[in-house]
Amino acid sequence: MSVAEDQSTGARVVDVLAPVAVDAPYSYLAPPALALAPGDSVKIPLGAREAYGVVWSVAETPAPAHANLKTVAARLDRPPLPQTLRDFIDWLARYTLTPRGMALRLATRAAEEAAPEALRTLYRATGQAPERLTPTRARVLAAAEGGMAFSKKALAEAAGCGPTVIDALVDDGALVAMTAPPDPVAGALDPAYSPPSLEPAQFDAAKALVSAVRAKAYAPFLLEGVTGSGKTEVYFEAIAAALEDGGQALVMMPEIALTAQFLERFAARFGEKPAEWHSGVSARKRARIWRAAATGKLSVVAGARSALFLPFCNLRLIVVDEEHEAAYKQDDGVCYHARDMAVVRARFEHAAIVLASATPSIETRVNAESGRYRHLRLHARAGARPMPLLEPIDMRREGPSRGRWIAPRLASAVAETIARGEQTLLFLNRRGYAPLTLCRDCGHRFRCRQCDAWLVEHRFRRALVCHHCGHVERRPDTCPECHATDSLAACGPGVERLAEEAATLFPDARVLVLSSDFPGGAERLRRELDDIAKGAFDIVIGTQLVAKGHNFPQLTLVGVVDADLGLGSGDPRASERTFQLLNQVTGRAGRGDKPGRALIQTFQPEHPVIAALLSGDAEKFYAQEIALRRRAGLPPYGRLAALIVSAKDAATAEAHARALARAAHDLPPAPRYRVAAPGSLPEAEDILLLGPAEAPIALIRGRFRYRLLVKAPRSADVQSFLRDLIDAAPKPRGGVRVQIDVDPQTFL
DNA sequence: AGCACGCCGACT
DNA sequence: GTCGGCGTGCTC
Repeated sequence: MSVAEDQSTGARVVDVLAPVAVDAPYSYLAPPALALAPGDSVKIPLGAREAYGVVWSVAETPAPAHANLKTVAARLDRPPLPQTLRDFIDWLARYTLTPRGMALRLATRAAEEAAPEALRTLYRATGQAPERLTPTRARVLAAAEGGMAFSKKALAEAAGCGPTVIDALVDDGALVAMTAPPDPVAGALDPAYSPPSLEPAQFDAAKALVSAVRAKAYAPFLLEGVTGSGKTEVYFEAIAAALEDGGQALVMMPEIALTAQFLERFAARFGEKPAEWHSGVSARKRARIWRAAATGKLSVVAGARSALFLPFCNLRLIVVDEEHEAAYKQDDGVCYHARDMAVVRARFEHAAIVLASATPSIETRVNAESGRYRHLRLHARAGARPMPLLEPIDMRREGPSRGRWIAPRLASAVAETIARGEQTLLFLNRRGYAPLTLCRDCGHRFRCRQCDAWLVEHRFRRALVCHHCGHVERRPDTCPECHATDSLAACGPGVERLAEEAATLFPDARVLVLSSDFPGGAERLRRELDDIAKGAFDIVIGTQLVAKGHNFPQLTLVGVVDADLGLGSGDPRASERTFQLLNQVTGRAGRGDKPGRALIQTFQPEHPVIAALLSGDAEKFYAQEIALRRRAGLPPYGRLAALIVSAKDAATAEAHARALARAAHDLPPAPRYRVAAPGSLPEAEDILLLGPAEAPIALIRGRFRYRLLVKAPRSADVQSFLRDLIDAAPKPRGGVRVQIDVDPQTFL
């Protein structure tokens, strides 16, 4: 074929990535008139349907005429996906062993529905009198007085009439319709609206962040400050710096923490609220935010982890608030840790990133100590508010009588607190009435049929509930094994049972129980939290739900009912989680400049985690935990990942999990891999695959999932091992899915 | 035979 | 992710 023929068609080959489960962009022909560039959104034929897609690359040379390719159907009116975001998507897909299309989907879900923004029609008075002037028409014209333009809805509401009256007045020439740009999706933010007065420590930290934002380069920070030390004001200054430069900022928070309180504080500082991004925001609104982020009409987004995939065109700062929170981990669909991916995104964007926490994760602390992150610290509470006083209650020596869980010393502290008109929080991280029910006659223990965990009694609902998979059954009156009556005994406490005990001990106190299965949903929960803040309750009994978010000004006493809970779970992060949680909970005690008090019930006050907590010395905890991790080769000194095998029934999932474990055994070169004994996480230089037998099974979204833990000294080993393993194992059948849960922070 | 359902592989 | 193809098994 001749060059002339080539040029006569002029079509280019473009590679388009579709947001579906494929890894490679597909090649299409594109007519030159479309003038496609990388990042453009297009409609493409894909199989039998039309699909959304994003141009990943455009060939330099014209397409050969014989190219057997389909043609791009249309170019969509969307702002382009920035190069930095496309690079980030490629990187994330590779890191999480996810098809690239699925990674793209995270960034384009909102865009697929983002039709071009319709212009609004506004109505303005012409000054011309209508032919007929009825009282209703007069009210409309009075409302439109002064030449301002109003929407049809606003005018009709102001005049107390229907929209047809407006139309009639337009026909009569008294009103004129005009088009106007759509409402901005968020208000304009003013960095100088209300600058705070910072304490010296805050000022120094803010100064470091501000100069990093100004430098327009990748700059990661750990902002570590005890509860109440004013971290938020500090990172607000960094946001202000981004705004002054006309740049954008993203504030990420764990889903539950995205509260009205934060939005109001933000508005008090910058004059308007930021754009909100989380699962509760409507598709329409999300589409508008997506577009506004890409065109620069939006400067700050506060959102949950999925906000990380917005197409910011000038991102200068990312803040990850409460960076240690496990809610940043996404473990269905594409598995990723949003905190870590935020660091990667910041690197691609040449932006500053601030990881903020009172109790940072071990990984982040290690990165700060090694100099990868700059470590900014706020040691004291702002306004010289004192830290709470922590006291242990040794349950071996001064525990309560059998069948009770509140020790005498805690009980008298509660009584004193009530007498002073102040509030107590009793913290127990266990929902329901009792974690185990057994038959006193035959010893039968109620277990979940689906996953073997103990069934938790929920007395209020008269049910036995599996907290692993959600299975619910009625609590019977007789033993299903030996049919004895009145033989079933509840063992151990849950928050419901604690409430029962509190009601006995303090009959006049107003008691509220809060847990995630609280009846009435999120709306009622928010009301109850407000009521607590107003002092409507004397004793609040709660699970970890009460550890975060809300501020309770009357709260002066915290009782940790079982500090040991969770320390013996075998989870490699149990110590870290417990320390963070108890720190957070006890930190809630205190009012004004009066120190709060926290009583901690424990059977093992000498346990390193409990001892470190009691000493109030977080450094001690980090030092010992980091040393332990280093010795055991655990993250961040080694890599932990998990293969998640899921299916619609437990047996199928387990069968494939076992098949994978067998395949790991036979994998050449065999000596590199070892299937470890269940229930252990031994030290080793080799790659280990921990068999499925001990892995908890959970039912999530109707699918049973098994986890196989993989441990290796280096990140690359895990990735190559997993690739080999998936190739070597029999292909999953029967609706089995295999996903990889990649563990954090070994990528830098 | 005719259809509902579930599994599986292809999609440029 | 979404679709069509095809096998299984059930009903008119």
